[in-house]
Amino acid sequence: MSFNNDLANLLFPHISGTPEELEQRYPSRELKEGARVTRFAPSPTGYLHIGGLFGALVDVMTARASGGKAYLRIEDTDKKREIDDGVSAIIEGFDAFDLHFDEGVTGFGTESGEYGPYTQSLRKEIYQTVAKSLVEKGLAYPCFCTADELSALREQQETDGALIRGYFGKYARCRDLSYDEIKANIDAGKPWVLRLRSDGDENKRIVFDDMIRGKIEMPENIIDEVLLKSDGIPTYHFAHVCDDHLMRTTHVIRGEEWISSVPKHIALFKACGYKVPKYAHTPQVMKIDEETGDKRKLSKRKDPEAAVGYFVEDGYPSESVLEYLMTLINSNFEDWRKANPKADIWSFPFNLKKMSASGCLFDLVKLNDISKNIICVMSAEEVYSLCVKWAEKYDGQLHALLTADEAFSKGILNIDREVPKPRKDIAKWSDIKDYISYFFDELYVPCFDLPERVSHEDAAAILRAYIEKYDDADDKDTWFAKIKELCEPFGYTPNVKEYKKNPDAFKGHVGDISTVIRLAVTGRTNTPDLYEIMKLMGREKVVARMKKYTD
RNA sequence: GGCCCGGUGGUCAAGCGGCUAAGACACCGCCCUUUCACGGCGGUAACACGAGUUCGAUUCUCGUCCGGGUCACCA
Repeated sequence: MSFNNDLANLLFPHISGTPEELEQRYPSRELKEGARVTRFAPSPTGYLHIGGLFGALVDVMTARASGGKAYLRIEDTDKKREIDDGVSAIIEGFDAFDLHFDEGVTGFGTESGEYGPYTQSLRKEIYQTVAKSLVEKGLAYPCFCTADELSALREQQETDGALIRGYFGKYARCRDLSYDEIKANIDAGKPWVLRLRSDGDENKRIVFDDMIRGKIEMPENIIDEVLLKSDGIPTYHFAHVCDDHLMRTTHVIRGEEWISSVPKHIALFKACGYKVPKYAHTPQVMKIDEETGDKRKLSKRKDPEAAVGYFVEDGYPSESVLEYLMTLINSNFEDWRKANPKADIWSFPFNLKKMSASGCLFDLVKLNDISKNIICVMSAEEVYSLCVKWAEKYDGQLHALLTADEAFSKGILNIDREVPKPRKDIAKWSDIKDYISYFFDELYVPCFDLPERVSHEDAAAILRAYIEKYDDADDKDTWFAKIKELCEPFGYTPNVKEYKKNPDAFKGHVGDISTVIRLAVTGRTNTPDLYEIMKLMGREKVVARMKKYTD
């Protein structure tokens, strides 16, 4: 008994707090029955990953749908991998998608909430308080093994053919050091880590219920896992247990790469006397590798679209990305959206159990489709302001074009918009430059690829005749009537049905005539309503463009 | 290698012992249409494989194969 206490004081002379005090400082949350508390806990090692957004969405959705709380915790216990503005990168990533947590870290050095600090490097004393109590209970001990000794041990296990690898049993050389040996090591200034004194039995199995995968059964943990590194900072495992208990997390939602350490975590929760939270291990977001054709995890290094910034740079509206992610996250989201086209995404009745357990491919084509659907119901005003905001940062030329004549730009964006069946040409703001380019002489590119049924001579003649007739004051019916009048003199028919019935009797139909005009005016065969386009451009520009073809 | 997770059309996916195996995206065709779109209608296309349990397996069990994860003083 006194061995444990003496050891605890030797190891943690400066720690005077107790776990009981921590319990009082971080009391149970007063939330309604069934409310779930979740957390997103990234390491500040780089930009926000699309998988991170995915996970955070699950966290926030889970909390919202249950009337609970989702918080953001920064896991900065590895200073080697940390980058300087890591926290800002994460916060900015979430801001770009309007994803907000109820509490936790809100920026570099700022946070809100009653369960902080929410940055692990600021919680050293908390971890050590718990650690000390573990030593007092004989459940943890210092280990003085060096990195070399540890790798020698690994090699030994390799040659032994040991089925279980790690620091345990007979391999755990520091497990039963005497007080005097430990004291001598410490006095000698030898670095040490704190290890769990595992009481696990390799022949026993533990079962836990994963919210997404159901029952998972695994061998009990027997490894004397490192709790505190030699700098006194906890490992992920120990920090997870202390933090999620003290922050009163009810549901630990994290990537599936953590499944295999659950036995370790359960052992730790029990050692600390804490209730084990519910676990939900999410599937990974994958992609098809262009070189091998195989499905693989999206990689931060190899895939630009792994970074959340890729989507903001490309100009996807934030809700498009969120909406797409939701289709991956919850199988019935699309049905819900169909039934509730205007509902706020956060009112979706999210259910963890409806989540697929298998990894999914990120499908840009589908994202585009969803995004087009979202943008096509926006007002011209909205599209304009969102696009201008985007262009200001990412496309100076587009920005200049758009803002030079605001009314003109909005007019362009309003064609075939705010109507019952709007066009779906735009998936992202970066599409807009091309979409509007022909309105501007500096971007307009003439195209002389005439429709198959129209010869160059005919095209020139048609346009010459049309220039004579064209009056920009015409209403749409008159405008179209004039195009139809052009048909017969040139051997075309104004009636498409007639043409289809008897294609040999005509050179073509009114569609061909329209195409010639469209091509001359815009340089392309695919545009929104031509009447509106010509009206916006004005007679002068329209005629000038057509004249390029009449020579 | 040990342990673990996953495997329904090209993609995302419903399904939870009995169905002609939903739906969405993509693709193809038709219709609508002055073009392109939009929209409508229709089509191609799937339960990895092998045993078992069962009257009956996509659904349950086992094995095989394939993909993934994990075995650090990284998270």
